Amino acid sequence: MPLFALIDCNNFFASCERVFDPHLVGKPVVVLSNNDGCIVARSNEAKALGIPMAAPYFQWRAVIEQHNVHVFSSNYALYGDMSRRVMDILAGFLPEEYFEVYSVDEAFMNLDCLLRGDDYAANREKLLSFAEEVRRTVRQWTGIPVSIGIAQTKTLAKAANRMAKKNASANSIFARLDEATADAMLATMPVGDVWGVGRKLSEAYKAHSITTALDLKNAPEEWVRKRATVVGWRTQRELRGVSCVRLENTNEHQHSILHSRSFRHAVTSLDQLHEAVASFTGRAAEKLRRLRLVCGCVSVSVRTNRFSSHDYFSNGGEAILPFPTDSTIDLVNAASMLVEKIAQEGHGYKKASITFFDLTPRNRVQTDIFAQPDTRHESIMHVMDTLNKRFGKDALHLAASGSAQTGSHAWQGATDERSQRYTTHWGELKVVRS
DNA sequence: TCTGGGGTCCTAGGACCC
DNA sequence: TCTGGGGTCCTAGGACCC
Repeated sequence: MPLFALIDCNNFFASCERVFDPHLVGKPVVVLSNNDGCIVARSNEAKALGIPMAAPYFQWRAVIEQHNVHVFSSNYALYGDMSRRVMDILAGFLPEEYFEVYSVDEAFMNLDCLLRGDDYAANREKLLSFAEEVRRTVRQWTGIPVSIGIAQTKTLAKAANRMAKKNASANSIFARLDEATADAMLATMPVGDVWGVGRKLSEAYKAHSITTALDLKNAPEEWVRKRATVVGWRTQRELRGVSCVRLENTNEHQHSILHSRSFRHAVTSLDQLHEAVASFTGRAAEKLRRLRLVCGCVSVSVRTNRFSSHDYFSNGGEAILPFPTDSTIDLVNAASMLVEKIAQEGHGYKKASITFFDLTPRNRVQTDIFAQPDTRHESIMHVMDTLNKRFGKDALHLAASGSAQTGSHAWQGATDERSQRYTTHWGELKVVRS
């Protein structure tokens, strides 16, 4: 019998902020997205105030001020580093092939190896003590609280994790091995909270009186398969304890790299739009090189404000490169030609994005005798990456991205409430006593 | 005034082949 | 009058995840 654990950091971004400012413990905390646009993380106290996930910040500002909620702009340097620390600790508990980093704040474990024989009580005891050790270690070494759900499938482990969070007496760990406990849990779970059931499916299910996870588990299989395709069917089978989603093979490289940003103010000048896209391309290219990949296809899209009803404009295009590359110079050239093609004068642009597709490991590139990359780029990129690592982001960049130092870019965001990058910048270390 | 960003997977439908 | 059947591959777009 397969057995999965889902380890999930509680209110991750908010918890990261608390690690470095213990005064925030017990107080409501929210963390905002880029440009301070949306609320993307909430402490339990903030959740209790009714502040929903992904709500626009400006709509909740009054509530936030009234209740003295502590507000932070997103600090991805900090969260990324804390995530790496947590994952390193988790990875230490099991051989590599039993562990999967699922997202910045979640990981799956395959716990088959912990089970011995059919002694239900003994197995349960063993799982609970293992989970408790994991939880305690992560907490002690990083300050981040985690919850753990254990069950026969990934979908049920997700549900168990949710239970662990909701049920204070569960001590943040919920393990289940028998069907009766599982059904009791699923009966209390809205169908929309099931992993893999989003807004659309949830609506469709409710229209057929399927309102809880248990309803979905017991719904006619053929109907689910027809209405929700194999994806929904798989979810249903997982709820029934049949494991359909394996632990992911982490050796696979990712298939796309995307960088997109909303602009603080609408951009009306095409020159500025070009600069923004060139700058985003530079960011994405850095990531490409970090992952030791090259890209064969570039796609750019731009759009105006999607919330204003009149004159909405969006456009996109893609280009296949003559040879796979990781050179910012080649990629910015391709991106600029696309912007030329898709952008029109006379709009106030609010967002641009660049995506790299057709990614292959750099050391596995097919060479083409008719189209050869400029070999000088490799050393230029190496110099760029080295200098930027040493002297900071954008110390060296292409002229096409404009000069951030002028500070006049309408497309650059503001992050007014960002905390210090305590763990990744020498200049921003936490001061214990001065 | 102000509404995030980075991914994956699946399907439907068209083009094309024999 | 009547116009097959089986297969592959590709792409755009939707739905979902955190």
